[in-house]
Amino acid sequence: MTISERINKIYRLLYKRYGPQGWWPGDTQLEYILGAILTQNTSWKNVEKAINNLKKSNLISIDKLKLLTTDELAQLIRSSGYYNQKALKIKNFVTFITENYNDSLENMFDEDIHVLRNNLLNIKGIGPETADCIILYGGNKAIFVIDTYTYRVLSRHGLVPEQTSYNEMQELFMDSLNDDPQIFNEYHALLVKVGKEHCKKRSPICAGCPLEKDPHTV
DNA sequence: GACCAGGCACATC
DNA sequence: GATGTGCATGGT
Repeated sequence: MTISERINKIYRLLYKRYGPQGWWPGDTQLEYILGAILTQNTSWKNVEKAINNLKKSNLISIDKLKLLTTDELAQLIRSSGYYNQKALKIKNFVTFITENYNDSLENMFDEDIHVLRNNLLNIKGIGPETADCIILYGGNKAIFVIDTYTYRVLSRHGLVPEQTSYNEMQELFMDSLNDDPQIFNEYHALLVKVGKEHCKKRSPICAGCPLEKDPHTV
């Protein structure tokens, strides 16, 4: 079986086992984007509280976020951890969209996907995973998101060497799968799901993992 | 109390 | 280019 066939087979196994994951949680494009920043190295539970705080005060809008000071924003998102840094990151994003896209998410997502990705990566605080989450979940455009679970699950099952780079990993998925944002969305979510259940940091043993049996044939 | 969570920037070698 | 560190709350 080729590596691409294995990538496709793993998707089918995970989908069969876990079903649709309903990602990305949220109601609006801007909410997805804020979630993408807030969830950096942070559990979604802690992010939800921060987003709910913003929602309660009706602040999920570019205009409202512009009016907040960084310190005010930081206090509202406290529960998500790294709150001073994340407040700056959100402010940086708001400045970015004001200066480049006239405050319009629609304008931003009309941009060529590769140009947009590069532009996002130039914002201080937006790295490859966050940029790709913004494009995939916020813009519903076909780019594959790699995260810590993707590395762990694939390397532990012997599909890639541990030192594989983000871009290499992303190419592997994108070369193997149909160019479909819905599949990319679901696959990323499924990898997080199986990672949380069976591929934790401290437990190299994959008991009960749907990919457990004969890892070299999955 | 230690460890971990849907990363990233920056310093140093 | 690899490796180490700060950022920080909340759950197990």
